[in-house]
Amino acid sequence: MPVAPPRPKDLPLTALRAFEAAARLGGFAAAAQELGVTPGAITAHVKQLEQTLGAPLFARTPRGVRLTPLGQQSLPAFTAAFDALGIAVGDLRAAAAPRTVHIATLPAIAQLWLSPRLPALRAAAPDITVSITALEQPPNLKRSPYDLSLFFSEEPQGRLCPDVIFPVCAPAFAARLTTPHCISGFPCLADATWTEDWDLWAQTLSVPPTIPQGPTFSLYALAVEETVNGAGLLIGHEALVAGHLADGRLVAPFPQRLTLSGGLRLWSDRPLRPGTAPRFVADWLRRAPLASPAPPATHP
Amino acid sequence: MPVAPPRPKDLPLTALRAFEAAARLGGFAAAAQELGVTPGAITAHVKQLEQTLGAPLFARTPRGVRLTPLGQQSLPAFTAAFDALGIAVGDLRAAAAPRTVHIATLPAIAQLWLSPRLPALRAAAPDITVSITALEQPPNLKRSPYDLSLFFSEEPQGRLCPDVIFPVCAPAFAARLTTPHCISGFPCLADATWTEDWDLWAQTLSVPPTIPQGPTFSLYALAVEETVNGAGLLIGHEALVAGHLADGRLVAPFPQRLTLSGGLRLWSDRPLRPGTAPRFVADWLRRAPLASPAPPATHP
DNA sequence: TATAAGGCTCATTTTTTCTGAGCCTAGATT
DNA sequence: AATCTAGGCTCAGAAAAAATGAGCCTTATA
Repeated sequence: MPVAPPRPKDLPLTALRAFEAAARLGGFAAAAQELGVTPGAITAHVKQLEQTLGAPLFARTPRGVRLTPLGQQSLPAFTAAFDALGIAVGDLRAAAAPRTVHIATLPAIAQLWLSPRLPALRAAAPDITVSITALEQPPNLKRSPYDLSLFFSEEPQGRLCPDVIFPVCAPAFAARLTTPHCISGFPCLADATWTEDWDLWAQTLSVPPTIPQGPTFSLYALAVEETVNGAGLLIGHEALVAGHLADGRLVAPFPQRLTLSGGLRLWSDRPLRPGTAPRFVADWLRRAPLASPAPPATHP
Repeated sequence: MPVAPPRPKDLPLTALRAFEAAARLGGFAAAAQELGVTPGAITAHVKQLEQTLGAPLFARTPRGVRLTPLGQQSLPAFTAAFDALGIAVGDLRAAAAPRTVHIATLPAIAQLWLSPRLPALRAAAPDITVSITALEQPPNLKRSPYDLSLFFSEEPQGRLCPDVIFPVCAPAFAARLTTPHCISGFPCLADATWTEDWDLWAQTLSVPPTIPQGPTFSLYALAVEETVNGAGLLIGHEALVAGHLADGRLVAPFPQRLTLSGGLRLWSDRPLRPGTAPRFVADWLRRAPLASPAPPATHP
């Protein structure tokens, strides 16, 4: 008989976080995505929670889950608490490393938009460390360790530039592309996640050309590189190919351009107080100096 | 090259909780106590946190730790967030099992004060499930899964009765104890955690008797039982031996009684809304009906 | 000078958490 | 009607995190 019996464990924090995410996002799969685990892990956490509580938090349907009244009524408090925790963590991080800025962005943006601007940013503020994390999805900034997010978004708040798409190709190809209908004879490169681009652009023409199915790339930057190397036509996003257009590695053979409803957006969910490093970086990126383009690539 | 690189892990919740407890309580040992782990675990958590932050949260001194300014400035937000979380958990528990009441108390109180009252409580409210957890220390109610705490405490708020101590013994002994000075000839039983009791009581006499060092018990209820069985004299706490005195299994051989500054206290850190089970149980226990004492023990 | 308090270290063990592969159900699609 | 497909569930095994325990270190206090 132990004198100090193992204290009844309090509810495990991880399980609570899983519940909160699942409840807020309306599904285990979505919660798993946000927390960076597999759905099975969420299932297990929620089940454990329900077990110790002795009451179900979700009603399972074959098409997903729905909160029970019990879950519904307790969600707001948990969301608020975890938000507060996330903000506290963010503040702590900021206080511990005041001259470091963490940016979350798409891999394509990281390589094609952000990276070219970094040397000048470093020159402008040598004491600031910029750390970049490439993510496929914008993170929940209240919960993640990022100061700034840089993604394409419909939300106009914080937009840097609109998202304009049009075909681009290596200069050598341009002569053979007199009208959009010449396209059908060329490979049409596209990004694996932006599969609509070609069709959207084609619809803007009075006589939409047939777009042949070309190779798709999971890394947009790779598609750009292939295009530079003459692999075919790429449907370009202006913000991401501006550098290549400016220094002549790519050209836009047709005048037709389509402005999408979204745009490149830089934002933060935490206040950017003047004088702080994240504020400086955000301001600096907004002024968007794609300074001194690299000299045109020399092909020996 | 994985397309979805393992996302940079956010700060681990457990480590944050360890930091918060250590910071709030002013030491790793205290935090370990509150969280029910060993101090080494706290050390590891805090170190991990400091590692990922790249800055120290505590200044180590040979006599303990002191918060750095960084730690100091971030503590309040964490305390608030974890409090909010604890309250959310409490509300969730309450909502999930509305007719269950969890009481935290000392083992001695559980056995000698609470247990005798439970049959009548069950009779009064058959639908309420009372669960009792014996702890050596009052828990932090904002964080622990208890509805009510029942401990000896200096705090007058919620006091049920004062803490009065005096020697007790089996009836057979009483005849041989005419004055307190007879005590020296008997074993003086005491609780392992209430070692002062005999001395405190002795000091109240004009001529303090010598108290021989008797056996100590880590379970007060065991000491009481031994006393009933004639093992010697026990320094009794009125609240805990009242039942035994009432039915004659124990007697108080001397009139001198010492009222300590503390008292038996029943409290909750969460609001006890009228109509809820915890409120009912608290109210009922306050009325303190030590109903129908057990019939005097029959020794065949 | 001894002791006690409070932390640290580190190898080991225990517990928790996560994965992966396959299964199940019910709308949607064909 | 057959067949997707989305979303969850299950379960065994693997991986990661957390905790222990025993010994060490440092200083204030007795």
